[in-house]
Amino acid sequence: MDPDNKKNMPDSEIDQCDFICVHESVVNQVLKAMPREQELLDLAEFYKVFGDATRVKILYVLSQSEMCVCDIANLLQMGQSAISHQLRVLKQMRLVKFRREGKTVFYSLADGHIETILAQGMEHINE
Amino acid sequence: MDPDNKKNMPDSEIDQCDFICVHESVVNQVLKAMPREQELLDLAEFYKVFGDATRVKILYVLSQSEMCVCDIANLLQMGQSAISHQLRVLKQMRLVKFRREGKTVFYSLADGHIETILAQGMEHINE
DNA sequence: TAAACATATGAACAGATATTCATATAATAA
DNA sequence: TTATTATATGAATATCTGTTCATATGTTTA
Repeated sequence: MDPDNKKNMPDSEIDQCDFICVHESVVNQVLKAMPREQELLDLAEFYKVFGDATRVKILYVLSQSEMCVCDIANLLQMGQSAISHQLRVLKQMRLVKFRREGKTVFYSLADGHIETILAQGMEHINE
Repeated sequence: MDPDNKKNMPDSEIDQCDFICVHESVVNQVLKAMPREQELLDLAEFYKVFGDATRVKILYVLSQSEMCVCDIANLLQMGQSAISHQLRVLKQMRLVKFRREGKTVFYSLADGHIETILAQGMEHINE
């Protein structure tokens, strides 16, 4: 039976590409080894946080020292509100933690792992 | 002289947060250690590519086997055009390479480094 | 040559996202 | 208490981004 002949295939297997060019054995093998859908969605969400210049800069400055919102805003020359919104994103993804001291809130990296990830990315773009 | 008194500061140092809460010594120190602006922009662009579920899935399937566009489309149950567009993004960021064999174009990961990055991300979201 | 096929690509559209503005909340000082 | 200050947040807006659709390109086969 010719796997490249769609006339012989049940409707359920007809799809986007009309299955004409599909290399079945490879596809089936890879399908089995794929992580769960949710895991892949989470992974993309995770990297999406790093995929913004403002957030990357925040992570970088926090990798050097804990810092309050206003310090970060001044360092990056951006509005306090913008920074605060982004810190919320970073907080939700558990990339930063914070402590309150009077009126001031000090943010810092949640763990050292994050610097490793930044370094790994830097390594790749400088190759 | 009180660094927190903006009345004594030149206009050039007045900014978003009115410099009232800035911890100068920390800020200045961090400023020196910051990577160049362009490097940070590039880093964000790099991670942005990983920050999309479709692209992450493509990278994952390619980590298992080289594959043609149509195979990928079928595996992910998406249109050929969508996959082709995303492969272009991955190609531009040098995350995938390709070879032509007749009408078919086979894509594969540009280097092993990419699997490391995916694994690192997976590690972090499963902690 | 013409037909079939795999892939690429431009345009359009819908949905997501980052910043700004105005304002709310929380803590301190007067 | 009121005023001041640091931060947080909802709404609005402008921009960006991913998919679809239609079609173009490049290759093979008849």
